[in-house]
Amino acid sequence: MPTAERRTTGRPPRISRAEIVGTARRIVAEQGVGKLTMRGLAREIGSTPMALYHHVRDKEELLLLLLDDIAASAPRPDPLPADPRERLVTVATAMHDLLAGCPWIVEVLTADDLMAEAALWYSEHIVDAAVAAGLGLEEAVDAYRTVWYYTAGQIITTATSARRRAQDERPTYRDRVFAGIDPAAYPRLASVGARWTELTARDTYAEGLRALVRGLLPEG
Amino acid sequence: MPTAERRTTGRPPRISRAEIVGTARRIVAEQGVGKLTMRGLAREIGSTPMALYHHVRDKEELLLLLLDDIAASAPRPDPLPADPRERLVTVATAMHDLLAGCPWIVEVLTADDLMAEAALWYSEHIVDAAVAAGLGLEEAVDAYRTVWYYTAGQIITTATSARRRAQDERPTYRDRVFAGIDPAAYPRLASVGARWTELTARDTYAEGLRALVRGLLPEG
DNA sequence: ACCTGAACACCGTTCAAGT
DNA sequence: ACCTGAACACCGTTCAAGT
Repeated sequence: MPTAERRTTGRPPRISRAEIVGTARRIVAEQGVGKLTMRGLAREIGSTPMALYHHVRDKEELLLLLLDDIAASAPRPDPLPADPRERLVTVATAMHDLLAGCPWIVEVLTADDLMAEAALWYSEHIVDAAVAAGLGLEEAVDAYRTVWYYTAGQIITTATSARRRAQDERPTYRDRVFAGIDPAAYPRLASVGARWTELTARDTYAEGLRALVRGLLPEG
Repeated sequence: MPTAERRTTGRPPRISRAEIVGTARRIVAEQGVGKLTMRGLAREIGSTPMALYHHVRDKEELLLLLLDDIAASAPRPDPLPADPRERLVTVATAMHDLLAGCPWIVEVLTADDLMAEAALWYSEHIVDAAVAAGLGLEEAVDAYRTVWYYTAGQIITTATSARRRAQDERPTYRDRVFAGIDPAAYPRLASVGARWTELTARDTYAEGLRALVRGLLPEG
């Protein structure tokens, strides 16, 4: 790895990978991923867009480095509960909390199942808890994926909802649709009516997770 | 609604909302949402970008119209199973299949919980099945959301994975991370090893959904 | 080895004007 | 009422050159 070696020739670097990642992290925290552009980042650092490409392959690699940085600095529950079901719930909740603070990670990196090095901790302990609860290794991997899907979907849905609620004054498309529901065609939705928005604004991650664990792991 | 009225004055329209949505749908089907641009769409129709803005407020509204169009033309399982659990599984699977064909919908519209008019059918029947299985109305809405999170997460994760597998030759970041796992730190993941990629490539939506239903709905 | 300026090939959207 | 051309304010990335 060249960045770890001591360079003996050539021009001394003016900016570093660490500085790039650190500044990117600050921008994302302050203004959201949408505002993270190579041009803006370079401006912030006091350099040019092209200088960045000398330290980072492309924007995607930068986001991956960012994920690793964030996951590495996130607090991890310790000690973990001895009971496997409780352990799974605790670790999944920690993963959820980490992601809730930076939902863009899910949008950007779903393909890698949160597989940055620093994020392996979560996968390891969820798979381990599933095995401890009596599942085979392959079943445990499937259980992990199910928990991941649920978590990713929750993060992405509530993040987008919150963003819209915050910036948009006009009623959402959903509100308009709900206002015009035909009770004959959709009786259940009509009976929920205006309460839908209020009901779906609550955070029910924990309850859903427990239901998932009940269905996924054999009875203790 | 102005589009339904018969116009008696002014210049006759050369392009229509229906033509815009239809062409957009074809572009998305053939080349993916990433290739759907207002400029490209106008070119395809043989018009100018600005003509589109006369029929559609902005790109987001266009995507919403597209979702409605697609949901309206999707096949719906009929008749539905009488057993509530089976009914929930059947409807959720139909929703999943619809989305699997156009994963961009999830990425774009998660905030509205698939709340286009034509998509209400799925919500209605999932909530109804949950009530029929013994849940209260509010609990049933929560159950619907849990199923939605799981479904959205599955679609988004596998869609992105598939896209990368298709276009990218070099090993994924995940593969590189897995190759360097420390068995002392992460014994479970190390013992899964190279099988991870193979295991996570399988479609386990159905199994996960059944586990979710087991945990969500009271025993029959 | 590291950084720069200029350019390429794009975006969504607004403005002012034409028919 | 509907459409147009030109422009604004951006993107990520490549290329060729400078130090």
